[in-house]
This record gives sequence, C-alpha cells and structure tokens, in this order.
Amino acid sequence: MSLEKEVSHVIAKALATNWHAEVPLEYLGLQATKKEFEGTHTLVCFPLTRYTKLNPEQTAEAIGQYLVKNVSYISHFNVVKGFLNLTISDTFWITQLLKMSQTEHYGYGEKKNELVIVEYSSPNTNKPLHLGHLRNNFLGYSLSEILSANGYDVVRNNLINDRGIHICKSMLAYQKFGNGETPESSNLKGDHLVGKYYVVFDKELKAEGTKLKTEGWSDEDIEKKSPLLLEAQEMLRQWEEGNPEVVKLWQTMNEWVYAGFEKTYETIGVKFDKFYYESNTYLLGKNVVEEGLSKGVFFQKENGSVWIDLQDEGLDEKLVLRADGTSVYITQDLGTADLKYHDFPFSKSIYVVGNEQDYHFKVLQAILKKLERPYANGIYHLSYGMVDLPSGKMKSREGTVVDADDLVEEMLQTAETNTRELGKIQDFDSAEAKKLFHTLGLGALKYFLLKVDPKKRMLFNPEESIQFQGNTGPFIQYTHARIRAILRKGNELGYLSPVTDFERNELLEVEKDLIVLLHRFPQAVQDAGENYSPAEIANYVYEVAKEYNRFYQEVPIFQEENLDVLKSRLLLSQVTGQTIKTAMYLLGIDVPERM
RNA sequence: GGCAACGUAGUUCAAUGGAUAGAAUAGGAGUUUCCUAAACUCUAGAUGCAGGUUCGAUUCCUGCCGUAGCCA
Repeated sequence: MSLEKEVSHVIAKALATNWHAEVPLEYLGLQATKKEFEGTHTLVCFPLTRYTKLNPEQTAEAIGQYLVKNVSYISHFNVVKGFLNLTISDTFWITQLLKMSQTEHYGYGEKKNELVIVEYSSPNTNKPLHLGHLRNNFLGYSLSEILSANGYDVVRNNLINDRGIHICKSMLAYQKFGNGETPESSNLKGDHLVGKYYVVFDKELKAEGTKLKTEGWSDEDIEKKSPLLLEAQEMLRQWEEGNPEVVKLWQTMNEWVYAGFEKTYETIGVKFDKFYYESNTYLLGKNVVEEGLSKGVFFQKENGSVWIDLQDEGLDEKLVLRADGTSVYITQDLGTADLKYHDFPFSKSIYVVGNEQDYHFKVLQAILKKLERPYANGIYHLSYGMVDLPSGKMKSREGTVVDADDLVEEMLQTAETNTRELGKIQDFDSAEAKKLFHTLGLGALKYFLLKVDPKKRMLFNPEESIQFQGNTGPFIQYTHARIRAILRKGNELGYLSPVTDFERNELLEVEKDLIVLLHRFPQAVQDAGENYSPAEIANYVYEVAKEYNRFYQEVPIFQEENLDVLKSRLLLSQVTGQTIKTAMYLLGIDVPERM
C-alpha cells in the first residue's frame, strides 16, 4: 500500500476511535506540503471539524499526535491554521530510495489484462501532415505508452481516410495538370506532391469561379455547379463504381502518399500496430442502420432518410442515412466501431481527434449506447485543442499551414546550431552528432506540444516557441546527460558496483525533496493514465529535472569524504536519471548520454 | 439562432474547493580554481467584469464582456 493511502487509513482510524466518526475517504487525502512550510504531506483539517467538534487547529493537533504515536515513520508534525503538516523520518526516505533503485520498471503499474485501442494520426491522403497532426501523433503515441505503463495491452491504430471528394480533387488536378510528374521526377516527397495538386485544384477552381462570375453566374451556382467540382464528384462516383482507370490513379497517388507518411512517421518516431483504410470501411454501417430501424432506435422520415432522436441526451435529431441511401460520416463510424470491437475486444477505445469533432463523438457514443453495444461505455474521445499560430488558425488555402516535415527539419537545424555554439561535442563523430541533433530537436518539439493540457488549445509561435532553455525538452535531456556523466565518473572510481546499501540516517533538505518527488512517480504515471494526459508526465519530469539541478548545484558529489554519503548520492543520481529516462520514454522522447 | 468550450504576470503554460496563485521566457542583479553555465541564486510582475454558494473560489452557480469552435 502506498504511504499516502496508509496514512489516510490511520487518520480514518483516529477519527473513528477518538470521535466515533465515519469520515468519507475524500476528506482524508493528503496533499503535498507547500515549500515554505516544514513537512512533506499535509492534511487539510477544515472539513473534519464537523466530526471532531473542535476548531481546525485543535483537530489538526489531535490527529497529529495520534499519527506520531501510531505511525512509526512519522517523526513529527506542525499545525498552521487548519493545516496539519507531517514530517516523515529521513530513514524512511533513505529506505525508499533503496527500494526505488531495486524496483524493476519503477513507476509502472501491474498487468491488467485489459485491451485498449488507441486510434490516432488518422490522416487524409490528399496532403502532407502539418503541425496539428504532430500534436495528434505525439499525443496518441505518448498516451499509448502511458496506458501500457499502467498495465494495459495497447493496440495503436491508424484509420486512414484514403477516399472521398478531397482525394478526387488532387487526382483530378493531377490528371489535368500533372504531366506525368512523379515523386522521383519532381524530387518531392509523395505526400507533398499529392498535396501540391490539391492546392492546384483549389486555385483552378477559384480561377474558374472568377471566370463564371463574369459570365453572370450566381455565387451559389458557382459554389455548387462549377464544372471542375462536378468533374471531381463524377470521379468519386466512378471510383465507387470501380472504374479501372480511376482506381489505378487512386492507387498510384495513395502509394506516393503512404511512402511520404511512412518517412515522416519514422522521423518523428511514431508507430502503429494496425491500419484501417476507409476505402475498406466506408460501406460499413448500413447493416447497423437496419438494426437500429428494427429495434426502433432509428426512425424513417417520409423521404426515406433515417434519423435518430437524441434530444433526451441534450443533442439534436441526427441523420444516419440519406434519402438516396448513401452513408454519412456517422454511419461508417458506427460500422467501424463494430469492426474494431470484433477485431480487438477492447475495454477502452480511445479516439485522439481534435475538439472540433466533440459533437460528432457525443453523437457516436450516444447512438452506440442506444444500440446497447457492450463496448459503448468504453469509448473515450481524447479531444485535444487546436494549435493556433500567432496569425490565428492554420488555413491551408491561405498558405498559413506549418508543414510537419519543414518544422522537423527546422528543429534539427536549430538543435545543431545551438549545440555547435556550445562547443561540447568536438569528439563526436558525424553520425553521433547527427543522432544527437535529432534527439534534441525532436525532444524540444515533442515536449513543447505535450506539456500543455491536451484539452486546451495552444499557441505556436515559430520564432519564440522552440527554445532550449527553461521548461523544455533539451533542459530535461541536459539534466539526464549530466547525471550520466556523474555516474560514469562514479563507475570509473569504483563506487558503483552497484550500490545496494550504505550507512546514513540524515538527509539534506534538497536530497529529501528530490526523493519525495521521485517517490511520487508511480502515482504520476497512474494519474496521467486515468486523465489521458501526457502533460502530467511532462510537468512531473520537469519538476524532477529542476530539483536535481538544484541538488547538483548545491552538493558537489565527489568532494564528499564520507563514502557512504557519497554512494547514497550516486544512487540518488542514478534513480533520478532512470526516472527521467522512463518519464521521457512515456512521452516518446529519447534522452542522450552526453550533450 | 442553438450547443459546448475558453479567458491567469508583457508572452507561453501550471494550480483533486485550501495556506502568501506556481513555473518558464522576456526585464533587472549575481554565481565558473569545483561532477557539463543548455545550469544555479536573487529581483520585479497576473486570476476579464459583476453577483452568488462556502469556514475558504482561478476552480462550483448566474449574468455580462471578449476569443475561437461545432450544428444548421
């Protein structure tokens, strides 16, 4: 049992024996003591006064005395107003340090034998990935690692949107204006080449619109009946019919895109266990519509369209099948949900999708519940906020999109420039150096996008956002590299063989603060999993790095004359380094040995 | 029009209803005979407005103002 839980139980017992009160556990939770007070754990006593019939100070005093008497490792306490601050003996923390160092996979939870499917990335195949996709990919990847660390079996799933009008637009523009260009001939990454023709289509469509306008067309007609647009729609129809020429072009261009995506995924270090393609799943869901009708969950309107009434859920009526019998997005998502559950009987199914689709996922889950799908309650929409630029929202048509490949390249450049300026890697060969720039550049980018609460929208300022000082990936990586340097030296001097025991009874303040923080790691991993929030890991590991740097500054390890004390500090460094490495791993960020 | 968000130092982010609202960055002042100064220390600076619930509100409720979003 964790220290916090144990103490909470003793407090419950104190209230039961002294005041015959049964107090809900939520009032008994301990919180971290603020820096300016003595102690590490604090009980807020205000809510307990109604049970003790004493004022807050007296209540805290009485519980404090009980705890010191009944919990061996609580050495003393102090009361400030209604706050009971507990001090735990140094020997307890020293024992904890040894335990942490001997725990395999420290921070990880026990196996749960439950399957979780995390769907993320899910790109369209008509254009390359941009900054928003990066947030999605990093979130999905990191969340998968975090859930895995919490004991779940995780399937990382990528549902690729490889069909539809948007791809036909690229295809049509390519057919008309492509002149047989290929990724090889143009020296463009496949996804960028296809994206180029998506832009071409848009430009041509606009030009056509301008021309039609002078010919007297109304805006509405231009929007709906522009010949280019009709042609794209016709192409989509032909694709659905299986027209060999169209299908072949579609395959060719998709292959280009996949090759491009694969490269990007590899560079940014994200992986998938399973791919679904909408070209295979877009017809699913019609059987669900029939099922819903026969169960009376759906109803049909006079024109034949099928709807569900979700007003009792606070939502609207929602169309699930058009009058002409064609599907809408929600239809295929219903079918795909069944398919996923059939392939991977999960207890949780997580969709990493932007918050612009909040309504869609509310509807999806509500429908699945009404259809009494056993998995419906396990669905969770990890709804993340948009990444805005200083100029506002990214718009592909206005050319304000930050391209993922470009951004990554810039990051690597910045990493190289910064690193070379510091002149610490003269003895690195070029392969080592390149690897380091990659580690640092991507670390900076991933950390930047992950440290913000996923639910919140965030701002990305290209000039100012990516820094290497302060609360950044490289700062944490730097701390790790420092620790590794210490450990190398400790090893050379023969002090780490390994450290399994030492004589020590007292800790410096900064050492204790660090151990207390490290002791919280398993809880941080658990919380991050329960809240679907890599940001919690990011904030935690930053705290650890900061605290270690303080320790490093205040305590010159190798000047210590007492060998037991020296060894204990090496062990503290080792556990810190390991914790940083693990936490960063959960974020999908690598840490260097030297930098 | 309907729905659901968001608003915290100059800027970017924190804060299970708890103590004097934390960090980073930008600004000011320091630290290198010592394990990596991508570090450390000190300093200054913020809860949109008005009510309400509470012993206690950045957090919960109501209204207003502002920002972007979704559904037509």
